[in-house]
Amino acid sequence: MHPSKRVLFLDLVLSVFRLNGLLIAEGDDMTEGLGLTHARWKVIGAIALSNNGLTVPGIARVLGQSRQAVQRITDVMVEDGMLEYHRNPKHKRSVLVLLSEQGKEIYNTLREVQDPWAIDATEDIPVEELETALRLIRRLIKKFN
Amino acid sequence: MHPSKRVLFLDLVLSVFRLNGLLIAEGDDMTEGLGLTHARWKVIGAIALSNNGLTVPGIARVLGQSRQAVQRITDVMVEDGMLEYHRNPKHKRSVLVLLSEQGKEIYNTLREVQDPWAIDATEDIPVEELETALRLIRRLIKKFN
DNA sequence: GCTACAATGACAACATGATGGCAGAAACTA
DNA sequence: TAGTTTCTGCCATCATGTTGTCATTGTAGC
Repeated sequence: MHPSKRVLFLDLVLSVFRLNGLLIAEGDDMTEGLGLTHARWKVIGAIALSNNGLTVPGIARVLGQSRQAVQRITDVMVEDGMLEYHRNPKHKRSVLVLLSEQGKEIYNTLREVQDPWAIDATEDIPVEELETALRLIRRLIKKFN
Repeated sequence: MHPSKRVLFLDLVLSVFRLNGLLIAEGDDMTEGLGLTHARWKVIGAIALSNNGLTVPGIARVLGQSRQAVQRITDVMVEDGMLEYHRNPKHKRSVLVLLSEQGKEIYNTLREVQDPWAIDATEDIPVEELETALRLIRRLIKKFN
């Protein structure tokens, strides 16, 4: 094995930790005026990306978190009027979580801030590099899943 | 702008979140028998990489966390005998955090588990891809720092 | 249909993290 | 040197996440 490969990989791991924290901070800055936190815009994003709504455990699976953590967040967000629980025709107990009207507005506003941010962040980065990095990260995700 | 670039980048961001969580889980599994948690092995790693010890706020800066969070962890780890506080010749109040004998043993054991893990994880990944990904991630870190 | 197993909701205990405020020490500047 | 600013330790509060447990509901296999 290439002697520096191990170090390279550990460096990558530490960098992922660091970038993760910075991305959360970026997201929090971006959504400051929307009454969102990173825990919340992750949930909003997950629901928005699904067409028919998701159950709480479904969101948890998408985000790779425990269903209990997601449940607590969605409960509060329903109280705050961003989300709505709807009957799930496929399951008596497990309700569907959907964006309320207010939640949709928030998501649209989120997009308006997020898009320029994404453009700005990748301005000087070639598409090929993004693809390579994404491919590698996905590979690691699959490996550890 | 390439129309898919924005999506590509957002996908990358979500994947970083996911990988971050998986890496922490991996680390926790690895260190289960050592009485460590991810908060703790991050601190141990940071101290081990520094030659002369670090102050609490110094560790926080390396890890990109709040000094309060680090302080709490180190306090408990000192109680548990993994770390020691030492007089700091350069600062009257801000003590140096060093690995105790037990802490060094733990770090060595950690390395024994971590190295094979790193080798296994990168087995079928070319060095060039690791380098590209690391370079991109570092670039983003610098951008958001 | 029954039964065994899995999924879900609800609750609790705990670990970790951020943030804000305060007082004292250190560093910097004029 | 004196005054200002920054750094640090310490405290509290809150948000978030994991893990464990239990009862209930769904699902699959017989």
